[in-house]
Amino acid sequence: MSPTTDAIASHEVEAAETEAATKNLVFVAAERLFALHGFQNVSVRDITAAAGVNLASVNYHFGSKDALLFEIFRRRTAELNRERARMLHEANDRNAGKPPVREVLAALLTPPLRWLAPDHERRISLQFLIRARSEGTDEIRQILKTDVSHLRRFSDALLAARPDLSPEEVYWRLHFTLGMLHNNRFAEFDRLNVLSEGTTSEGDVEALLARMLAFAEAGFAA
Amino acid sequence: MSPTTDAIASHEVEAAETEAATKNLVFVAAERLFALHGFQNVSVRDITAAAGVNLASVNYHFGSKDALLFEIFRRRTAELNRERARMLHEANDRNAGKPPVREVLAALLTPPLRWLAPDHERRISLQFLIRARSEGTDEIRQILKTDVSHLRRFSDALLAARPDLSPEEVYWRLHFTLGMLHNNRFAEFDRLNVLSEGTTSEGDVEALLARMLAFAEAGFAA
DNA sequence: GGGGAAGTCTTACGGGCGTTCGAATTTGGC
DNA sequence: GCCAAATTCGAACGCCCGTAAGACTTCCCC
Repeated sequence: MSPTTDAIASHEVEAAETEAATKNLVFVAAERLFALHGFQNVSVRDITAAAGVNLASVNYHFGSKDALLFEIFRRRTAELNRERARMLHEANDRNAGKPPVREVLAALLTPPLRWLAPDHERRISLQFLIRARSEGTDEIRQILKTDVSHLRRFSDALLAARPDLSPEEVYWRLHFTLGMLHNNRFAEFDRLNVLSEGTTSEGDVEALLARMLAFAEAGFAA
Repeated sequence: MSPTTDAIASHEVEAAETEAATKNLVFVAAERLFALHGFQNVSVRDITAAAGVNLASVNYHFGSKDALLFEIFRRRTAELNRERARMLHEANDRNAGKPPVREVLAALLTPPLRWLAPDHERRISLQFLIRARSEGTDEIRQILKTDVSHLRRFSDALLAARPDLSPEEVYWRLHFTLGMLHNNRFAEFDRLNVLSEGTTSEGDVEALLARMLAFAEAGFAA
């Protein structure tokens, strides 16, 4: 709230992110807690305590706990989809509008996997999004189910790249690929680390991305 | 409880499943509701109402709501793992103890995918198990994380089938395959149906199994 | 520097939750 | 047919939750 009066640090008045400080504290704390423990297991009191703000803040700034969850979901989904769309667009430019399977898959998988990096600013956001997919409110689930416009850009690109396959087959293979992606929860990494006795390290996301792309591309080439 | 006094229908005294009738009603109703709506979204009152029994039944027969969830999880996991272990055993017998990748993956994926069939008795159980993996209690999550003995039989078989690959690579590919499997929730099918405008039908589980096996095998062959 | 808006704080309400208790009922062995 | 154990039942307890109300404080513009 003060930056507008602070002439020196005027560059801080960037984005629309710089809203009421309290609102942002709530947003960040809630995203983190939801991502780590799940929506239902985190109370409004947990959030406001972690954010160091008053209990009433959630309802004042967001309207309700559900609306808070939805706003986090909306903002992060838009961010992620923007990055993906940009990569797909670049792939189109590089390939005269007909990118090969590998480049389409790269546009789909690279942004979320980059978010997974240990020092990435959006590391926790990706966990949030993966969780919201299965544990979100009815509203979120409805949107995931019906709003497929973003995903359609990728399925169309894949259909164009593999006109020899039946559309049904392409859709299933995309489904499989998304399954691989959505399996990247912390808990699953823990399990994998136990199974492999520590030989797998999810910290190297570039290597993970390469592995996953190779696996998915081979699946599509089958 | 009557079957023991009912001489004629003595064949009904099979398994240990035939416990107190009320206990079974609760078990079945809870499994269904948990699978459809999630653990946190289903109250003890919902369960007992659906089962047509008294509210106190859950605590009387199972101790607590958490313990009920755990018992369902334990029983269904054991069932599924038994079927998988049997198939892996058969694959070992057919191949002198060194089954190829495809047969190992088939042993891993076939039982759960068979459960997915629209008329299969365990259709709802699989949805329950997939959900419990991410929405379960701390106890369940702890077991999933630390008890990898069952899964190790499969990773060992895969390591033996592909000694040319680094173990790390094999573990990751198994992780990807499991991701594909765990993505088979009703909600994801719905989404896929919308995206493909109805051309995909998850009702034909044999076709789905074939597709998934082909995809995963190709991923392993990469 | 005054006034209206925006934000923050304390407090509490109403409700749903898992669980428990004691009484009532049913069951099974003799 | 009786008695003790097992089960079912209705009712309530205590807790935590999301949300709202109202007083108070801070901010911003004129």
